[in-house]
This record gives sequence, structure tokens and C-alpha cells, in this order.
Amino acid sequence: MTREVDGVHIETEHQMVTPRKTTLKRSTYRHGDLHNALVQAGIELARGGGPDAVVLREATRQVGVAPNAAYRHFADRRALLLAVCAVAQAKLAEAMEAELAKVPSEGSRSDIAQATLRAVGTAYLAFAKKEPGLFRTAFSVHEDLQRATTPDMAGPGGLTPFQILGAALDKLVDAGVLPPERRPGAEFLAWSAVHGLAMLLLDGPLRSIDTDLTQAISERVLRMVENGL
Amino acid sequence: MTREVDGVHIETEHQMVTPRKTTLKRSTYRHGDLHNALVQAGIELARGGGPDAVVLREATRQVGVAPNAAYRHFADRRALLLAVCAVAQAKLAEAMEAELAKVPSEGSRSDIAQATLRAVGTAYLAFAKKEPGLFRTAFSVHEDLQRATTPDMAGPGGLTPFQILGAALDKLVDAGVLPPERRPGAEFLAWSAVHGLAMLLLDGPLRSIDTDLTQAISERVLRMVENGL
DNA sequence: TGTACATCAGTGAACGCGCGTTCACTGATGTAC
DNA sequence: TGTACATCAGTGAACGCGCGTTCACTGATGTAC
Repeated sequence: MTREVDGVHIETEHQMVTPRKTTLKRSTYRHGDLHNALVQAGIELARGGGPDAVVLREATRQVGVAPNAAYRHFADRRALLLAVCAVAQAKLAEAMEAELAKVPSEGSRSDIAQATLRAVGTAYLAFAKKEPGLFRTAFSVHEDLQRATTPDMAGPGGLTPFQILGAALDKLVDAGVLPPERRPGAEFLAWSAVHGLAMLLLDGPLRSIDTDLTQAISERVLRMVENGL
Repeated sequence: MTREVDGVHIETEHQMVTPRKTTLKRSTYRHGDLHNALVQAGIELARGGGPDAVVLREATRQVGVAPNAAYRHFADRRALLLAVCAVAQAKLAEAMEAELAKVPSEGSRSDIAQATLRAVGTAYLAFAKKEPGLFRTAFSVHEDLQRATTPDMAGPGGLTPFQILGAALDKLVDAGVLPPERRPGAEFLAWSAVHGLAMLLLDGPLRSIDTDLTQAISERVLRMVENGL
């Protein structure tokens, strides 16, 4: 039996046990949900300082548990980071889905399809700006994660960020906007442009420009993708 | 009096002193060129493992000097990393210039201008693939480096990578290919797409595709930029 | 239903590691007389 | 030209730090009889 709290699954023991507040001292010997509490702490660390800030000892400290307790739930630091990374990707997927929900359903099919692709890009860039630490963390582990898509990386809709982009491109083909022969690999073109811009906005020369200018340049990059695909 | 050895300036003391091989044990008390030797070692470390691999102690170890000797030449680790970063950018600029030199001078002005932009993008991607560690290092320090362009970041031609891109875009405007009103900020569009692709090729889902496929997708991204600008 | 028992989540202490950085030093080098 | 001297590049030893990880343990929990 599981339930969802703030995007993290809480395993409730047997039937009904109030999940402990992880910030308070435990009164019980067992924590009850240490696995998720550590992931949650890891997310907070990642939020503040990116993947390097996901430090095993610090996570246990925040949860109020001995450092080695983590090893009951994760093989090593990397395993924790992997879990955090998956949650970060899921959060991005969720943000994308939220933006997609705003796309109006009236208008021509091609208009809708274009608005869909644009919503995906917009959400991606907004997430990068709003959650730079999580954004960096989401794409920091690659050795297995990107290859083997685990369900944890998906948002509420069940799709990963990459799959959401793919769906938007499919829609563009269905609407007759994108010629089918250009569809294969189109993800990479769109992703490159938007991901690159995100990098410039976070770390690069566009790091400290204001919101309006960010908006304007995002607009232009998205338009470049639409025209250039 | 200075001379150039393997891209690094060697300060020869007074008139004529053979510069010591940094890999061999010194016979003299003074090193003679520790500053550059440390940067060189730092470059090698960066080449192997990116910015995080630029470890002060390791650099001194490779040069054969006590760890604290570095503090005669650099305020702290960060200062060394900054110097390494600048050299990495200069190497990228150099690679770009080399690719630019291959652009044929015959043909219409617009053809030449387009080939120029393409050469810039091609060199950028090739460098990222060939020198991933240096590539990552080149864009790892941002707090002052990107803002205040130091001459160390420039290639033999005296331009930084970013300036080289700008020049290519200017050429496109001069040739009448790019409307002047779209020129401002165009760097960021081009840079986004190409930088984003570089990231996908290094860390992302395209990490382990073969050379031909890399070539093909690079081609498509560059075409997207040309069409979409 | 009560009791003995096995399980295993979390403990406490310790490890080895490598890092960046500071200290007081030494002695070869280049310079001033 | 020779000699006394100041400079300052590199030394040797040590510091405190925080990390990931391992060890033998303990004791609350849920379960089998």
C-alpha cells in the first residue's frame, strides 16, 4: 500500500501508520520510511547545489540518522544520486505536462501541434531557470539512467521528458506540419537547441540577464527550431 | 625573452638557460618555469577528467614539486583552474581557426559566408568530441572569465571562440544572407544549438553513437541553424 | 492468546583517503657596492 | 672584479576537514508455534 506525498511515494506499514515527520526527532526506534526520506533530502541538496551537493552523509544528517544507516537502502552514494536524478527528471516531466495542459484545444490541428511543441520547450527552459540545481541533477547521471528508462523518471502522465518531446513531434507529423521523413532524430535537433540555451542561461554568458530578455531569446530559439526542423 | 614550446610560453632566464624537462627531476634548486609547468599539468588533468580533475596537489606532484610551491604562482586552486580554463578556450579558438583556414576562398560571397559559419560549428563539435575534458573545462568557470574576456582565452588569431562565432555571423550579414535586424543576439541562437548538441554527444543519449551518425546529426543541427536564424 | 525467537533497520565507532592551505624554514640566485 | 647581502622560489611538516565506507553491535518489531 503506497500513497503519494509531495511527489514521493511513502510506504505505509501494513494498514495505517502515520508517516513520521522527517525533520523531527524520531520517537520510535525504526524510521519507517528512511529510503524515501533520504531521497527527499537528496532532492533538497540537489536543489541547492546540483549533483555534487548530493552527499550521503549530509542526507543522513538532515534525516537525523547515522551515516551508515543509508546502506540499508542504497548500495552506495551513487545509488542514492541515481534515485534523486530519477525524481528530478520526473519533476521536469511533471512541469512539462502542466504546461501542456495549458495548450488550447481549439484551432487548427497544425496550430495545436505547434503550440504543443512550444509548450514543451517553454516548460523545459522555465524549469532550468527555476530549478537549476534539479535541472543539472536530472541530466548528470548517464551511464545507465538515460539508456534504461526507469518508470521513476516519468511524470504523472507516465512519460519521461524525452518521451514527451517525442510525442509532441509525432503530433507535428500527424498534423502535417513536419514531413514524416524528417521525423527520425528530430528529438535531437529540438533538444540540442533548447538544452544548449538552458546551459547558456544557467552557466554561460546569458547567466545574469533579466526575465524579459530571457523570454525574448527563448522565443527566438523556439522559433529557430520550428523553422529549422 | 620568451619562446614557444608546445603552445606554452617558456620564460628563459636572462639570456640562455635550457628550460628543464618538467617530467624529469630538477638538477637546479629553482624550477625556472613553474607557473607554466603547473598550467600544463593542469591542462593534462583537465584533458583526462574535466575541471574537477584539476587538483592542485596532483599538478604539483606531476611537476615534481612540493604541494605548497604552487602558492608562489597561484593564489589558490581556483586561480590555477582559471588559467587552465583560459588555455582550454584558447585551444578551442585555435581549432576553430584551423577549420576556418580550410574554407575555400572561391565561390560567391554568400557561399563563403555560409561555409564559414559551418566551419565554426564543425570545429566546435569536433573539439567537444575529441577533447571532452578540455571542452568541459573551457566552459566550467564563469564567474569572471566569460564576463571579462582575457587575452589568454584567444587563439593565435587573437579572438576568443565566442568572438570567432560573432565574426562568422557578421560575414553572413555582409554577404546579405542574414538580414541585419536578425544579427543582434544571433550568437546565442547558434551557440545554443551547437552547444546543446555537444552536450548530448558527450553526456546525453547520443554519447555512444558512432562517428558517421555523429557526423550526420551534426550536419542536421548546423542546417537547422542556417535555416532557422 | 501468550511466549520464544529470528529478522533486520538503525547504531557507534572507527578506518583511510586526499584534499586545500598555512607555517616557519633554507639556500641558490641576481644585485649593489 | 670580488664580496656582502637581500630576495624570494621552493621545502618539509603539519593542520583540519569531510567524505564514503566497513565493522561488530543492539534491540524493537513482526511472526511462528
